[in-house]
Amino acid sequence: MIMNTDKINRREAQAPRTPGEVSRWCARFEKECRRRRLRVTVQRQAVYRALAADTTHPTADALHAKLRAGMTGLSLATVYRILESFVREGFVRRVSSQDGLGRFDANLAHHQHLVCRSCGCITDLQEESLARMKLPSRGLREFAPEDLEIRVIGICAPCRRTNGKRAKTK
Amino acid sequence: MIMNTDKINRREAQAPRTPGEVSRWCARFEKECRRRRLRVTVQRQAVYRALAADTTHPTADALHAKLRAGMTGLSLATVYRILESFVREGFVRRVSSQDGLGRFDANLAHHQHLVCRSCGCITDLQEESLARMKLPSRGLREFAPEDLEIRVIGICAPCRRTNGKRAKTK
DNA sequence: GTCAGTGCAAATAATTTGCAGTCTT
DNA sequence: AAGACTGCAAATTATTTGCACTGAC
Repeated sequence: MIMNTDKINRREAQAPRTPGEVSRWCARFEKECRRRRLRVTVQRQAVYRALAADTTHPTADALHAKLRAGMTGLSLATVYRILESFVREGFVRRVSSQDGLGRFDANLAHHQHLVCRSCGCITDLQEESLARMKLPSRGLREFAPEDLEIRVIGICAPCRRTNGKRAKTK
Repeated sequence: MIMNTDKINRREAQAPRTPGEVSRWCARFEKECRRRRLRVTVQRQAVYRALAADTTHPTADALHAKLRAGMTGLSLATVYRILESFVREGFVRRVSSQDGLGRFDANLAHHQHLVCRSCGCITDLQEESLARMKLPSRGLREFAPEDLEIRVIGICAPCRRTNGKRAKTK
């Protein structure tokens, strides 16, 4: 049996969230929706679960592609609308990207990112030394600081293997 | 005489590069182009100078709008092409943004950014305590780290004044 | 039943590309 | 003169919106 080793490599490079953790997050999401009188629709649940299970910080399009297989006629416009409302409601975070694509993250815990400058993929990093860093208080010129975003730029494992030929991750 | 105070505030919030510094950068840019046999066209020079003089990390569109006034028929497509080549040639850096727009920076010195989560504007920050931070060596999972990008997320002065009504800076 | 949420298609917005003509080297 | 660079218009790609309809509460 022939398999796409490239895909395998890419999957291995990113530790997936455990099923148990995903379920817990989904339960918390649903409970919080109910508490706040936000509608719990199959689409919203599906998008949240897909994003919670995905540690690659996918684009709206990538989520849509993955979900479309399982449910009939989920539209891309809806995925965009849902993601936007999730950000507004504080369930997920929009992460900034070099490649100009909107990428999302259901992991609200404080963490850092590894950003590949070749393919644009973003993976999580949990580093105490970086997490300890404090907000600056000088040179802010009336800017009100709220959060520190730390990103390590470099080359991801798949891209290193394909030697810069960018293993595309959307 | 009535003036747009909003615009003034925005300009004040960002210390501009000094004319002398801009000229020096432009000279260095041109010299390096010649050395590397890269074409020195009026368009490339104009785009580089505009970006060097601009500390707001403008989008291709913003640069085009600013330049179009001074020269006849500079096309937006050319601005995009030039910016892309500058990034490739290492003259400017593409900075990541939350708003999904391509933004550029001619300042190659190591520095941090203040990113407004309301309007998306990006301004420079020079903070020793942040600059001292070292690349992590743990938890990288075969990722080859090259650089650390530190961004302070918050609300910029103009947006604070307009109280979240987002003082749009393109 | 009410109204927010959704699908579909059409509209925008951002960026890229093909091609013929122009300018740098 | 050769070939890279540019302008313009058309093509793509990403995201948003209008509207009629459906489903959660």
